[in-house]
Amino acid sequence: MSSSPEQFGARASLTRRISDDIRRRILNKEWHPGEKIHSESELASTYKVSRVTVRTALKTLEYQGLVDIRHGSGTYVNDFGRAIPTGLNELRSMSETISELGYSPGMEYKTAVIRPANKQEIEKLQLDNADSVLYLERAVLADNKAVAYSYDTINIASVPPEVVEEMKTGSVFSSLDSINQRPLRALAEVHAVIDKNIGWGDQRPTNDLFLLLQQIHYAGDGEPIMYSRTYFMEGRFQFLILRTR
Amino acid sequence: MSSSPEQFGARASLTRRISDDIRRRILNKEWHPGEKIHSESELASTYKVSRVTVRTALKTLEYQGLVDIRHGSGTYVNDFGRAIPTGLNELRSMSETISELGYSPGMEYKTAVIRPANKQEIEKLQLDNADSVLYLERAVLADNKAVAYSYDTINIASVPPEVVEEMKTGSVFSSLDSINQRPLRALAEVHAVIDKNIGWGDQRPTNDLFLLLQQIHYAGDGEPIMYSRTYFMEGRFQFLILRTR
DNA sequence: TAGTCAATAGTTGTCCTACAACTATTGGGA
DNA sequence: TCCCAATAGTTGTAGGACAACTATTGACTA
Repeated sequence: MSSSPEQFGARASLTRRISDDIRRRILNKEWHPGEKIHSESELASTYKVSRVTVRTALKTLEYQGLVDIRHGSGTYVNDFGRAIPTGLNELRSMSETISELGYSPGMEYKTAVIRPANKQEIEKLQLDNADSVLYLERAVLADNKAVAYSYDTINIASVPPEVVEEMKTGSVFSSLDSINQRPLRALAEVHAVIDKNIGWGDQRPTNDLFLLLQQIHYAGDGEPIMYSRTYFMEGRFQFLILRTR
Repeated sequence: MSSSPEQFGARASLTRRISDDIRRRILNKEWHPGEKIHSESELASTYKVSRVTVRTALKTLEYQGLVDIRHGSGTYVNDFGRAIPTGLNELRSMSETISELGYSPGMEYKTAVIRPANKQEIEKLQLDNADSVLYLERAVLADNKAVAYSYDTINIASVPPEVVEEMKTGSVFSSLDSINQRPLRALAEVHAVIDKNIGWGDQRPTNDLFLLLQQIHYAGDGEPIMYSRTYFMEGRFQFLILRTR
């Protein structure tokens, strides 16, 4: 079951695997919006797990907005269609997000250097004074068209040199993943900006208007591992947030 | 326990009440960031509920990013400090959000009319052709300073006339709450815009730059009940998104 | 015939007990 | 001093039971 983005090399928790699978079935339209899905007991017996596990999995999906659990009645598929899986609440790499949207992702590297951290980076990443960081400037491509410019700073204090090299050309997320440092949470700040100094190339918008997503990524142990500013060109990318409760 | 925003008139579920209370204790710094909170069994016995209930409550807090549950080890308070409760993921009215940020909220009404829905509103709110809606244009104030301009359209098909009148001057959210139609989910789209026609008064930004939050609010039964566009003046409001998993 | 409402079956919410899986600490031995 | 097995504490999953709630059914009433 599932070729979905799994935790890391091997096995996620049972609950996680089941929630991933039910999610997949919903997105595959096995049940349509508004429809009632199988009962918890039914799911428990088909997956051969306890009802507790199914419940926890469903709670996850409820929190993600995919389903609505109604006491005494059942669990119903929500009505947001394809909007959810492209939402900003779920932490994925830009490439992952773009490919889920149906485009072919790409990155164009402008800068990839190891250099001492500057003041802002020291603060955001809680670094010691003279630590070195990996600094990247890239254009984010969807179907070979630039949709955003990304300026990323990665804390490489506990990253082996060969993995750092890998990050200079490949996916930062999967490199971090390979050393069990995948970001599990990010705190993002959103701004509208007009800035003549952002971006490059002939696809850059002439009105200098961008939507800035400024993020700090945290690893499982709570350590900040990446500080990134992504400048989206207005209109080339749909920015969705699911708000709940 | 809790004077926190409760469901509606009466009682929420046991799990909800307990998650609200633990949340309150965390925000009150009963445990500090990084610290381990009481074990599930311990919490269960102090609240006099089963461990299952406590677990479910803690899971909620984990989804919200407040705590980190580690298998075999314990549950730890996360490090995001005051950022979380002001996040965009949680659905509250602007007034609620502003007052949680420590400012005194306010609204300045420019328009409050009942009129036929236009094409866009019919689409967004899934209305019938000739339905009437309540349309509001308001400035959102924090400490008497305008931070955003809000253009809201409310589906009043199933709202009693006296409640509609109430909405023309008071909080839309609490009016909807009083008739058990509080929005439980919203799908928000974010844009950076430059627009000379947005806003009014002498506090309006001279560069015409706004961060637009365009939302559709859904009631518990999945019906869209409000379509709102809120134009934030860049720099006057911090826009936070918590991304997880 | 239409409407009311009690009975009922189905579903989620909570409880209890037990054990598996994992983590962090401790202390003995090399 | 280092290694590592034992151990106590904690979260994850299991299974069975009942409470609380919802939606439907069907008998009864007007």
